[in-house]
Amino acid sequence: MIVLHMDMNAFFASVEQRCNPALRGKPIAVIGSSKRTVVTTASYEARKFGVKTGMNKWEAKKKCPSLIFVIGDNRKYIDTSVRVLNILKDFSPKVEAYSIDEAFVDITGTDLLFGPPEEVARRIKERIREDTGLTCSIGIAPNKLLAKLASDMKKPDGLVIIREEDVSKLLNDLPVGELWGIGPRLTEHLSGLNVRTCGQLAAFPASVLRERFGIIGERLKLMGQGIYDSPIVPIGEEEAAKSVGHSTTLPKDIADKEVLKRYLLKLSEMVGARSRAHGLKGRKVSLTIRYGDFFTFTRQKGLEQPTNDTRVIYSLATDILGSIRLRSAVRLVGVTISDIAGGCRQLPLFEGERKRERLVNAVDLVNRHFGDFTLTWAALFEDDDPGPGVISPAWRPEGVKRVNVR
DNA sequence: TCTGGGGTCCTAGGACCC
DNA sequence: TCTGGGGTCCTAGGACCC
Repeated sequence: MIVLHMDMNAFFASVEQRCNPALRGKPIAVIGSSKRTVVTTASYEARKFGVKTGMNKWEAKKKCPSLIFVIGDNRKYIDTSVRVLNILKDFSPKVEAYSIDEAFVDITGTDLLFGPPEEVARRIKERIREDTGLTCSIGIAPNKLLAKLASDMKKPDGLVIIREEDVSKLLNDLPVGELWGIGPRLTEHLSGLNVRTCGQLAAFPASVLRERFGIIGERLKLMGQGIYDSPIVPIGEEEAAKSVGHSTTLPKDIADKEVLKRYLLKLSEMVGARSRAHGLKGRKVSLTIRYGDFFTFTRQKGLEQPTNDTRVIYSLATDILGSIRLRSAVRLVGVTISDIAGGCRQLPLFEGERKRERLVNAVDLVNRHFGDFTLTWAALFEDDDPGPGVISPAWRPEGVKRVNVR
């Protein structure tokens, strides 16, 4: 198998710089519109100063006093993402939309049409640059793990190929935390076992890994060897979502349950509307609470019949809230439905409304893992002070209607 | 004017059953 | 006057990802 991984460079920031020439070459940070927002993407100019994703505005400005904040516009990113995916589809039918700015492409056997892998990559980069004005990094390797590693090795505008015969040499001294799926906690635990590089991981006794890390442990050793067999899931063949949720960080911490309920109503409606649009119903409703000190927990309640009815979701969410003795003011609330009825996905609402249908598909497409662009949804109810009974639609899709998904 | 939002998968521990 | 012991279902939390 030959896997190509494409990663758009500083995606949101680059889109903004392309749209507004005044921002080009400048340190910018794309943020949300809500009060307690963070940096979603920093331009390369801003990264030089140490501005990173996840920083709050205050912190970012301290790192880079000349930093320009730009409130993100998700329609632009979705539109651009769909265009990039369509380019990739010209090179292979097997394109996995991993996130809004990343995709895997199975280019096994495409050499007769497009030449060797590096030629395919070169042509893809050229097409993306022509069509969107943006650069991306591409990695090519025998599997998704290594392709992702390769695309990470040169940014921006990189092209790295990892060949089968170079794998062990490349991985030998690579820190385990560089691998996709090995985060800070696993890195720490492995370090406790004196395992710091992929080479050490590859040589470590499988039985110990299995004992210490469970099912993950079995895969770890293989990952250290560069072995990884998870398949590319082409667009349209993804499984239905297993949960649908929305959460929001409140403009300020709130202890009053009646005020919190108004947020729950909006969140419930957002969850309900989106579930209905996708034809999904869940048998469980969970409430997430985060206190001012960031202690976060969830409580859930089950249902006899799966639902996507706003009133039912809201009713359960408030029941749960009623059963909690709040120890301090709340920073974040969230509502999620899960245990989604498998196999009996209904036809979506809005059937017959072709545009709407296409839109939902388009969003689904790039939204496989949902992700960053829900900032807009949160922003929608940020601006109007939550009044009782005011239900706003989860999303108004004006402007994306012309997106053509092949 | 400190720290967003949306997902997936795995596991520990308790309830309950035979 | 201690102790079974599987199996399943459920809840909550944690690690990881973009």
